[in-house]
Amino acid sequence: MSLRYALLGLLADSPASGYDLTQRFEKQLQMIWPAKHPQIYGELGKLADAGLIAVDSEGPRGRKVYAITPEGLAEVRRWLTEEPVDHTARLEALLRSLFYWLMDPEDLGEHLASEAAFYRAAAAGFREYAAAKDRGDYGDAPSVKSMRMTIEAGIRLYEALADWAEWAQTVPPPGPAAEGAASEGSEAER
Amino acid sequence: MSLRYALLGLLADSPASGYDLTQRFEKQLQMIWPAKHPQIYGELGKLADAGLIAVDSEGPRGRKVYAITPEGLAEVRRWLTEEPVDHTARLEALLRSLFYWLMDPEDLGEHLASEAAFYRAAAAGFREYAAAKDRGDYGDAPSVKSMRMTIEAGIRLYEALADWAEWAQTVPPPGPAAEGAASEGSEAER
DNA sequence: ATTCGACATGTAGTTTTGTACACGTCATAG
DNA sequence: CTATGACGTGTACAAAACTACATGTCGAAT
Repeated sequence: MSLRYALLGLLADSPASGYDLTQRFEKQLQMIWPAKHPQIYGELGKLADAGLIAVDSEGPRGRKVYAITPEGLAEVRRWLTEEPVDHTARLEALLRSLFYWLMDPEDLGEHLASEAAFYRAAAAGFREYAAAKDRGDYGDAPSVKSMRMTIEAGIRLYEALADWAEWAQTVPPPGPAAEGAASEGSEAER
Repeated sequence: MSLRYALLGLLADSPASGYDLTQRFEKQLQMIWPAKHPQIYGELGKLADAGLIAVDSEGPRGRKVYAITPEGLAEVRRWLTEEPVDHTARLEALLRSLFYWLMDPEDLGEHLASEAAFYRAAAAGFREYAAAKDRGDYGDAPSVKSMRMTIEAGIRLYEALADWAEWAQTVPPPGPAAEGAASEGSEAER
């Protein structure tokens, strides 16, 4: 359901085509809310049917630029203030960490190092983006300020994860060598 | 696809029924990988058909306790070492933050305060859990040590988010009152 | 005795998300 | 002039995930 509001929110800033929006999802949003073009085009159609957005102009290759309607703007605002935040996250990386005990300590060490590097690099990317915004490269429209906040969250989140992955590497592996598997002589070995 | 491995990983630790697993997802995993019972029962069926798990024993109310097979154990391990980590996250809270500029500054202040409180409380919950583990309340099996690492990630993640929400409250709202809406005189107002 | 709540598993139907396929346009570099 | 790559929109199909419904058992308290 959130894609609907994501689209509405983006269109509240400025009109855009399905293609434009797809680019934004790929380049800027994939870290917090991934979406592929078939879903985007589909949702734009529904939004238009519902009168929350409307075709603003048509361009060259069948390009259709959508603009938000007053009803659509009211609807995003309603969402922002009235709908409770869904706090469920889906983090495969953390799910995996539950099962680290099944890994060979050496493999785990490598894994954690590459995870740390990944998160650190992601944080650096966000940081750069933030610096550009702070330099004023993108102007100082309200929507730019909001994005700066989102980026700040990204920086903090990925730094936290990087710190965690580094900390995890310092946790000593099981002392008596890398023993077998699921709880010694378990049901799996029958 | 990850649910499959989540189940396999949990069963690698100890045999369990669909009901048991559902409880674990509700109580411990909903923050990092939510799953409801229909999905779990369905996946258990497929896993059993594939020979990765097997019914270990049957209990009172049609209860079926599954245990992982050697093939299943090999499969989780393969996943852990060979499959690349999917780093995409889906965080509605951050998606919303992109659109904060559409909110009334007062509503936003309230929102951020409640977000901060939520994250702080979540972090505290994880911290408590971690303390219990460190006290040895859950023994010191390898799987418990892994879970301790996951919890550590939870603590760091939610503290980071709480810090962010507090920081965001200090960012000054647009100076010249709370003006209109989408970029002055925008397309939406036509 | 009976009722209530936890235990326990499943199906049906829908929504959401993703992959693959399919088609056509415009600009530009060779 | 023609091939390539970015532009641009869409459909078909499959997989994943959620809601609601359906059914029945067992233990404990009233």
